[in-house]
Amino acid sequence: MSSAGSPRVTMAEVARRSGVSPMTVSYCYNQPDRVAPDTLRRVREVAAELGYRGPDPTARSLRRRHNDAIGVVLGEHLAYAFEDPQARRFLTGVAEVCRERGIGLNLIPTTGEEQDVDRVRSASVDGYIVWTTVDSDPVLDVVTGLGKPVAVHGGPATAGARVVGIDNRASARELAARTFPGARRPTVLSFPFDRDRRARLEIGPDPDRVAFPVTRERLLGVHDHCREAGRDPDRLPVAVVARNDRAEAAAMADVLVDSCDTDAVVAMSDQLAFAVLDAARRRGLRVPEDVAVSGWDDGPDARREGLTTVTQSLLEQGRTCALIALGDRAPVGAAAWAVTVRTSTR
Amino acid sequence: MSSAGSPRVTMAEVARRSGVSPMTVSYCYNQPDRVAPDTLRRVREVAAELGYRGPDPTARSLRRRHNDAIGVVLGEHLAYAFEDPQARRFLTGVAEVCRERGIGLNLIPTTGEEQDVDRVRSASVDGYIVWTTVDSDPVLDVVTGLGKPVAVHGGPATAGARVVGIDNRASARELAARTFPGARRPTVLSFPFDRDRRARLEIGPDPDRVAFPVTRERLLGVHDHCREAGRDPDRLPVAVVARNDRAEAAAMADVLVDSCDTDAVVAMSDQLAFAVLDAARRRGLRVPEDVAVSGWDDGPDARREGLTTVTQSLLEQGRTCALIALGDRAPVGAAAWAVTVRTSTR
DNA sequence: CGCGCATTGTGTAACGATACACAGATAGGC
DNA sequence: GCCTATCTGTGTATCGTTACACAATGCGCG
Repeated sequence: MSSAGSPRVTMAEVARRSGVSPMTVSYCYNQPDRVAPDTLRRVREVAAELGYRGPDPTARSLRRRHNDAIGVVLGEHLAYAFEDPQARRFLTGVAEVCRERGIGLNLIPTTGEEQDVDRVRSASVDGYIVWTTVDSDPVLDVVTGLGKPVAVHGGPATAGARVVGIDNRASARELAARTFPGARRPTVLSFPFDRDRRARLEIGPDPDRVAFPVTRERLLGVHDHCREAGRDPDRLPVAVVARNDRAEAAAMADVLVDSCDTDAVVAMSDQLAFAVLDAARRRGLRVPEDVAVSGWDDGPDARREGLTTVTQSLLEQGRTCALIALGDRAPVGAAAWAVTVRTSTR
Repeated sequence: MSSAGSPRVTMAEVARRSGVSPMTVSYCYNQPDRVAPDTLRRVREVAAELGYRGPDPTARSLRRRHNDAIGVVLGEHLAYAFEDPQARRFLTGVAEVCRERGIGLNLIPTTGEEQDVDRVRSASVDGYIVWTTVDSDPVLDVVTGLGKPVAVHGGPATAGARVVGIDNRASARELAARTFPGARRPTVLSFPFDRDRRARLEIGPDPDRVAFPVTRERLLGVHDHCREAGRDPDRLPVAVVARNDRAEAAAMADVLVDSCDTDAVVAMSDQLAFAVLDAARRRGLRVPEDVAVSGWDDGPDARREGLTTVTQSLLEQGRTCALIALGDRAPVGAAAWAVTVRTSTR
């Protein structure tokens, strides 16, 4: 029963009360087989009687020098991680590995504030995963400076960290090559360029001004195709959304279809592509005859909606990142991808 | 620059090399204002030179006796938390509070295995949130036995834990009262009854056999209405789904519409209700004229689809749970809810 | 000149546990 | 009966930091 508010029950206390050394109590919890059955039983009794709650995780971590947990640094409010379908797939992969290995998962949202650094540094984890962030994010230096293994998903390339992801530029080039041919007015529906997520329409924006590596590479890939096809990338309309969300993207999809009179859209995710599909349907346009649309990720909805898209496994990439954060030393090549062509007939 | 692989740089080391006591170095990191500017500068230089990475979070936690983190125990694979819309709203609320207070969020999936207990116990957190679980879940005893604040969402009532959630029974009663009147064959589309998530159809199942409190209460509420309306609850068909997922529920929705020839369905979530809507549409049935359908949660899609549903804020409930887990002592009443009536005309 | 007070630094003692090496006891083999 | 092997238990030394109380210093001021 115990009670006594203040003096927390400790292993030493249990040891004293059961007439054994602290080490023996420790063994009772960590290697019960090493302890004589009688002793084990008695220690357990005393522990129960005293209300001892088992070894303190923090003290144990200090002594053992590992935390059995990995941290996932998100460059966004945490809500984002739960809303964005890609982030969810990725985190699911991370979580799978965590379960298999019996370790914890620590979510660390960062929003560009001063205190982010402290939150990241003070997380009790053995390794970090950084989810897509901008170039030269100060948090990246903090994380890599901690001397723990770090996996960065979607770049940027960082000293002291392994980068996981597909070849975005190559996939963009190929996707554009599937989407743009024959089009009068090809356009792009893009993720935000930088932390300042403002929805807007730009004509021929310079990819070098894009702070998110994934977005930049995809834009570069589209440019690659344009040049090969004799189109001027500097006249390419690019609509930028504030968030990777089907509903949120509706306004910019409307702009592309109405103001730009587009007939071919490369969207940077399935969600954004769906927004274009929605806009097209509302206007009675046929896909792909009147408007060709394509995206990235090949999530479950992509199949249902018959969307041409870049197939990749965010789940698998999440698993890879988790392994890296756990200190796995096996080399990691670029993740697999392929353009999956479908004919939206719906 | 430093390097030296093994001997980790410690605060004491920095102290020695800069000719001050460890305490002074500690102050440099925790209360820089308390240290003379010159000293501060010099210590920082030495630290940088040695490659000292700042106070070790684990050691600090041990000494300070708090971890600046809360744990969320999920009675499911972690993937679930990212896929289930309700869980996501809830976790978003939890995450909001975490950000505001600058603390970490630890996700702890449990799947009924032996090792769950260890994972829960070994998490370095200051408090716990338990997401909807079954009655007498052993993990509940473990969590409440840790002497840290515990919030349980959706029951069951547990000694040593505060329960957060709406009055499911009352809301179910009222929702049934909106949905069933005039129906020839009212039915229920239900969450799983217990951990063994088997999709199936039952006729008049006994609510007392349902292990999940939320599900049980809702079923009881429907029974309440039936009795008041002179219907025999023991003849009420209840279709049970394996997962709270629109697509997953399709099969059971078909069963209700086809085999049961239902014309009024109370579904336990918007997702399940949508599955019924889908089934009805495919058969050309009008809603609500031919089939009345209602659900719970009032998520964004519910409005779009014109679904009658129980409005509640899982986000707000998540926030409340987080506050409790952080040791907030303010009393918590039952969460707010209301039946929102809409006319599905789509 | 002496007193009070603010500023800055230090020593000591935990926080709660475990790694490691070794000591006694018991048992078995020949 | 001796030697080795196995089983149990113990002592010591950290793991890296911070709380607390106090010491030293310097300065303003009556």
